[in-house]
Amino acid sequence: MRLTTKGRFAVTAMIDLGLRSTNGPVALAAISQRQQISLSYLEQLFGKLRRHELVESTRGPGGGYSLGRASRDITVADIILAVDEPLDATGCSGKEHCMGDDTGRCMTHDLWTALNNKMIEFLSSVTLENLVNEQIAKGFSMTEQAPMKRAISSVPVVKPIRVTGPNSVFALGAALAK
Amino acid sequence: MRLTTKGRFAVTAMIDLGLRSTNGPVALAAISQRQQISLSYLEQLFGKLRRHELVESTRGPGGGYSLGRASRDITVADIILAVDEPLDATGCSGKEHCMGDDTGRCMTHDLWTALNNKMIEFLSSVTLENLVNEQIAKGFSMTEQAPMKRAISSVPVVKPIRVTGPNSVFALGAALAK
DNA sequence: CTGTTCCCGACCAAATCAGTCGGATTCCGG
DNA sequence: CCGGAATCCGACTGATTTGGTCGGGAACAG
Repeated sequence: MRLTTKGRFAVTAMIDLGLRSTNGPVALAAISQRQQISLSYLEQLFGKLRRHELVESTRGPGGGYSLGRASRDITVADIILAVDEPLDATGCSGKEHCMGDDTGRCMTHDLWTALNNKMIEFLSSVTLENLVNEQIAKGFSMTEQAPMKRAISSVPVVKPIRVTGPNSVFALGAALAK
Repeated sequence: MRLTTKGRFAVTAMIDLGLRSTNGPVALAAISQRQQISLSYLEQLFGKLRRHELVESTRGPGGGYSLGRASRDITVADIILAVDEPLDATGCSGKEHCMGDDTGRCMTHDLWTALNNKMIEFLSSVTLENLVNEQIAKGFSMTEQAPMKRAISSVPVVKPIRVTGPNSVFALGAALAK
């Protein structure tokens, strides 16, 4: 589990997508402009996101990316793991060679995997839906939602974002503190 | 907030230190051997840890490092932030230039800082004491605690590790899942 | 056919990671 | 007071990752 700006970019882009994919696919060029991320870099990231089935692509004019499944079923952990790839997590890759000989036990191994699991557990508890709602609550307006150049062919329109509970996760997070 | 192997090394080393610093300072050479981390690299890491007052150093023979304060008052976040340094966190460094012009709002900024805070909040909820106890519970034996070459001068002995509650944090973590 | 958009691989500069090296400084034991 | 044990410190290095460019595809709407 790594946590770098790369994952940030991916999460940010996914939120942008989540906010706008209610009416057809969103072009990377648009995301690039709005979020100030280079187009080619976005292409790399979305290549990975697509291979992990977090997004779907539509080619040709009027095309772009849409969410691969409901935003409620996409977690931050999904996104970060998709773009940051494996990293074998433990540091001492499965082998037992990680410890020298004298103390005889590999402390690093199970210790870090434990902490690592907690991290993933936490990031898995935050869904894209949470973040999108959070953003809407913070006064996101979808200002002039890009005159909708072309109404897209037959895409049966995505079900509207269910603004389910109160911004749940973050309340939970507070309970964890201290 | 970054999360790399660098932070892992630091956390691992700190646990090793926490497990053994009950009787005088611990030499980096010893940690290096036990945890299979290069001595010189440890020196760099502990240089930062010392500057952040997470550890104290004792020079000369019989010297080494000891914890800068009670293990219960050192969190994983402290350690990682100490070795990984600033990183300005937001990506769009404080300025409001981060958003182009049309949508007018900087989504990346407050969005990511929010998530980032949750991460830190979480990592701050795990103390070194937790991890050390966890390690003791997992059958750590302090096998042949290095014949104690020299009883160190006047160090009035550290208070024994209080094995307070049941491995608290990780139980809490489970409550958070899903 | 033409332009829009995704797709893909190669390539690149800069930063970071993980580690080495050489030397200083401090201080204990003899 | 001398030798060695230990921390300190800066400089250097090779490998990898980051963040990004470039160029050429392939799919597809009009």
